[in-house]
Amino acid sequence: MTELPKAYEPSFVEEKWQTRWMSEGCFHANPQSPKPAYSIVIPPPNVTGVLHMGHVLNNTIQDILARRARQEGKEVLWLPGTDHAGIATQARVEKELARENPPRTRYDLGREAFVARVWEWKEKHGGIIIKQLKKLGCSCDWERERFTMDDVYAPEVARVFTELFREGLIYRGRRMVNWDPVLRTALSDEEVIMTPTKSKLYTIRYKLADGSGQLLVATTRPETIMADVAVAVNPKDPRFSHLIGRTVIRPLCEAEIPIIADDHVEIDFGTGALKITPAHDRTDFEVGMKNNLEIIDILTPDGRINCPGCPELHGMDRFAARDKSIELIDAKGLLEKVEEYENNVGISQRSDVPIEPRLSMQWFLKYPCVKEAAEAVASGDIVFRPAHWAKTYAHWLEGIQDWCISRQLWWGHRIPVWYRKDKAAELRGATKLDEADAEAGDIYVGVTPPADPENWVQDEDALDTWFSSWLWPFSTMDEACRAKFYPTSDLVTGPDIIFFWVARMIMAGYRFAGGKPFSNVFFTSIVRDLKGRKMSKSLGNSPDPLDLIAKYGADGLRFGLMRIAPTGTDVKFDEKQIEEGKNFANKLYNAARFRMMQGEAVTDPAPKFTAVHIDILAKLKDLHKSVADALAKYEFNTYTQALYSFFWNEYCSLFLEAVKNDLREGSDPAVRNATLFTMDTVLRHYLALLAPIMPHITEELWESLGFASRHGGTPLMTTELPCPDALLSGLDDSAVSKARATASALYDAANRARNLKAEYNLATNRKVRFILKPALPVDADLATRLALLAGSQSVTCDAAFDAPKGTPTAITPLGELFLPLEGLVDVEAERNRAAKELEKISKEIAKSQVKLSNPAFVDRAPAAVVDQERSRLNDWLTRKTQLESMLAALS
RNA sequence: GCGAAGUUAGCUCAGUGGUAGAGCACAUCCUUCACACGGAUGGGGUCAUAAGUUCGAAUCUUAUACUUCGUACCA
Repeated sequence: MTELPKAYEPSFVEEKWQTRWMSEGCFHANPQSPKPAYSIVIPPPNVTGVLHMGHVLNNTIQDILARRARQEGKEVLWLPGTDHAGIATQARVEKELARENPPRTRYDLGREAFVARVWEWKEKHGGIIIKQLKKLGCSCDWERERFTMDDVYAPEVARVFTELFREGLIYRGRRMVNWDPVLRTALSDEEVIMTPTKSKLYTIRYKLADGSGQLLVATTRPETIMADVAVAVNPKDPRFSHLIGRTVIRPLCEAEIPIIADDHVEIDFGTGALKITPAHDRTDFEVGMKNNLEIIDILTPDGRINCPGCPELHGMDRFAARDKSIELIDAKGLLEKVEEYENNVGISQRSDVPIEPRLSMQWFLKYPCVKEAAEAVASGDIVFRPAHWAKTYAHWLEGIQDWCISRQLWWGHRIPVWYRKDKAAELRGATKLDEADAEAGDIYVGVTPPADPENWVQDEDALDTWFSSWLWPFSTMDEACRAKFYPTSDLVTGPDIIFFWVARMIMAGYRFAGGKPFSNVFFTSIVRDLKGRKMSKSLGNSPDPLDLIAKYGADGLRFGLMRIAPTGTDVKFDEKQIEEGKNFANKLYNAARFRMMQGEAVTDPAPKFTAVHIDILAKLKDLHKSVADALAKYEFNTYTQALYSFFWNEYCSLFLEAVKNDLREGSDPAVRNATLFTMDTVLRHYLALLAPIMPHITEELWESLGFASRHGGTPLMTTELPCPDALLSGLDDSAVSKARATASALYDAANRARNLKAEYNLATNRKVRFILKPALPVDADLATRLALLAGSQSVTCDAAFDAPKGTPTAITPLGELFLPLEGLVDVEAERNRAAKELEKISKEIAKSQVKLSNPAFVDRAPAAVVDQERSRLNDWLTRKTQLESMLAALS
């Protein structure tokens, strides 16, 4: 036993327990269980993903909740899985193809072969993140792992599409969408990030067609001039009212275009005249529709100019064309001026390039159950934590727009719509398709292909990935599971996907699963680096959690991260904090090792509990409560901090130091028994309280301390939480508080004794003798413990002690403590020291006296506060007298 | 523009009206038989700024500054 290594080595232990938990089915949820249900669905990570700090934070929290729920006697389902992540996964495989020799594109392979290739890639590399989650110790029911495109899940997506289509909520239409020219697909509004960008504002002269003058127009996008179909001015703008209805010459790809009036134009901005380009700008499109203007599209799907009428620009990339078009205009003498300008540009979240507003045929969804979703959060039926996210959520729902759900991708759920072969071309070009066309027999919408597939062609597009993930809380469950575990209890996720995922799941829950998908949503902090930047691969500021696990252990990583994870704000990641987690694991291991060295506890003779024993058991009971409170409020850092300070400060630094003598040879066997018994009790309860956050080491120590065998050999993770009520059951409250007061006085006195030693520059290991003039009854046991804690040879109680002149003294709750130091005290230095302290203390006394002589304070402040102030003043006055007599003796 | 969150020790963060806290870092001391991934002691904060409410404000109110996030947009 004593040959256990001095330092805790996590890697072996962690792997051992992960294997054992799984082989014993500890994570498996039983829908038939009579126990109350607790359930959580994992936010499915991208199947292409690798674990990052955000995942660690997120999943550690979920694991704490799940493990604690098991200890509380609940049947727990933590349902894992991965997301097919359409764009990310497709891009990954396309990149692989591009690296081949010769390089290939998906078009070279064709749709079927390409999709097969992605599946192949997924089988080979897709499981990485799942393996990583297992290394972190996540107690998911791995037998129920789902994938958003597996055989069970995919038909659900098609079924939901079909149902919403029949209901008229899904339609195909020609609309302005966000177009990503690199990925060549439409994106939803949520996938576009408006980014302030430095650009240039060009002012260009548009000549009046009749040659009578010119109109100045300001634009940031001169490359789209060829698609201008009008110039608009505000109808209330007196500068231009005479021009309305006349025409100007479009400066590139010259043609006559009208000057129109539209109140969308701001009089004060730019020149007050706005070029109207309906094909390439959202608001221009609306102005165009209102005024029945033509739509001229001069961009290709990959963002190049498509305008044979302007050969200098035709075929050119959109950004190159911007510069070139200005050159052309300048050459024509039509460039008035160029200004530096900062505007907001929509950037694709996926490919990081500016998106193009583009008119195209896409599938849209009018969201179902918006009202129910808004109401659920507003009424508190679904609770958001931190609460302020409810406002963001409500705001989004108020301004909600139809969701563009089609993507021009191959990897994903293909849209379950088929067109009649003989009318396919016509149908695809139609500006609107809905349930009426299905009824007419022109299109077929269903979960399975039509019975006569040779007569139909399927829609080419795939669905937005989120259109499958929004079904995650229920489509992952079979009927039995749903009956037991839906709605789920908690959802733990990042606030960055509140719209993408959380809001949509709530709507889907009401529409398809008969009610809310979860009762609580906990939004985690976003993990940033020390400079406050988001962690990302490109910045290289994102540590690999597996490296951290190798260095500090999964338990250390979990504990360290939870200790700094605040609620409601971002967390700045500092590896030092993770090191703390590891150090803590080591401390725990050594405290357990210390216990193991002492051998079995015996109950004969009956244990003799002293104040320090009762004190630590009472603190343990308090810890039960603070842990329960913190978890009930989802305050994970409070939870972690309470566990940390109890163990390190209260148990190790105070209690263990105070009882060490009890374990040495020649000690009273009854006291020794009390100490061993107390250590066992504390460790047994404490390991259980700590287990949710540090599951591996607690499980290991639970076994090696022999607690497992006492519980029928079951692992800690499936053992119910020990009941705090059993602690101190034989004692009444007043006996407990008396013991606590004594222990607290002892620890306080020990501190002051150590202070004295340090003040007189006595080395820590120097054995000194203290003399105590007791103010309370101090028995031999207490005096011995004080001596031990103070690092001294002895503390002698002597009520009649007459201190020699200048003896260093401290006032403690147990009485006056003297440190006789014959020949060691420098009288001069001692006088200076005392004078300095006297000065300091006099200031405090003056302050306190002013406060206490203020009638407003004495009358209005609570009595306890006033009493406290008075007793503080008394202590100072006593010390003052002492110092004064010391000074008198020294001079 | 609008909205939200934040600003406390060198660093990372606690602290919701009653003597400013923890861990790390720093300084000095200690390898004493659980732990040097440890122990002991110490230095270090006008709690962003300003005004107000109060006997008393890090805490409540208002304004300002800065940081981060969300959202809306004017070419």
